Amino acid sequence: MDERRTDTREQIRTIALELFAEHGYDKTSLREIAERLGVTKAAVYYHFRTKEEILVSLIEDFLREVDDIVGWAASQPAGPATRNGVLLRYSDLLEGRTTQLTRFLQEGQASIRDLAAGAEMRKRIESLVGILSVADGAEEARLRARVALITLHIGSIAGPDSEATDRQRRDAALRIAQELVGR
Amino acid sequence: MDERRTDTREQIRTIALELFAEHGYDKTSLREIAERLGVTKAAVYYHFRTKEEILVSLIEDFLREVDDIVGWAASQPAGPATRNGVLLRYSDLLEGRTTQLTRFLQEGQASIRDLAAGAEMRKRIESLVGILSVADGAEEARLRARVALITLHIGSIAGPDSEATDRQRRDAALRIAQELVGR
DNA sequence: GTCTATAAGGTGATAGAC
DNA sequence: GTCTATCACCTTATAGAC
Repeated sequence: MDERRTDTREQIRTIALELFAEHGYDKTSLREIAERLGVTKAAVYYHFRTKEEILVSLIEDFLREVDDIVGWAASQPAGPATRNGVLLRYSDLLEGRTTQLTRFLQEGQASIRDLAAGAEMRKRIESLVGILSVADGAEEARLRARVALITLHIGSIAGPDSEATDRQRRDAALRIAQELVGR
Repeated sequence: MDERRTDTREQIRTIALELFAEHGYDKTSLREIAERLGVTKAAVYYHFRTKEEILVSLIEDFLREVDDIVGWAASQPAGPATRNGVLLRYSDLLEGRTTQLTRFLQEGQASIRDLAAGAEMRKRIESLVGILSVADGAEEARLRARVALITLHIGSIAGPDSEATDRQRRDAALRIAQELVGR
């Protein structure tokens, strides 16, 4: 019954994600996180042993959801319908709460590159790329798959052109991604 | 005749670019740059007043070359041929020496975002997006243009699939980009 | 479970000698 | 033109009181 340890831990995660998405991981300090939450740095260290551990806990949520998608795809016959299903599911994943994380993952790759969690992320992306590639081993097919995923990322992040709604941007990105992996 | 002030300044730029591309801007310290060059930090500060100034001088080279492309496009009639010309020129720009900068710009967006040079970069990208958009004002067209540029970036950075040559990757990226902005 | 106090070290940057 | 020495500050992280 040690469920729900207080929600301080969850609040730290929420604030950290906000700040990571806003200024990047490197430029966000523990002092900033603690201050924004109204506690001391030591309080943060009670819940997470290192700064990196906060990031890892955030990324792990994302990895689990990607694993679900990869797992689903493995249970389906390879083909256009499955590829399309993967794109749809991945697009849904990037919506809502995950959008901040998406922005952070897309813009802050340099911060994550050398971390263990970064290697794990790359593995998952490679799994998706493998599934989304029309022709196995063909270089262009893999590049297309990679670009399709990035398109969904870009589509989920608000751009400088504020005219379109989130939904319009997301749908446009999905159409482009579908086209890229060959409908 | 104060041409060629010693090439120390140029060496600092070269090493800094290497390190920025490798570890990111934030994680690269002046100490690291100075040590790699075999001089002291103070020596670096003689040539650049701040760390940011090193980065800015690197980015400015890139901006100038993008400006050339934008200028060329302005002198051409709008249409598929001009769009294709822009893609070709931009792809060439990303080749060779600029590849390190490309990687840095693509992966280290978070570091640059809040800098004045970052705002300048975004302006230039927006110019290119405007030129590459088939239909003015259409959201999907702009997204397509944006993705086309990113595709060229990705194509110029070596991926985890080492089988293909640089040229093959670059050409594949160019084909995809051309398709995205409607040939 | 959260605090104060502090450690240990790295950072960007400057002043002034050589 | 490059050095040594140093500053002021911020960082992540820990020990131990409350």
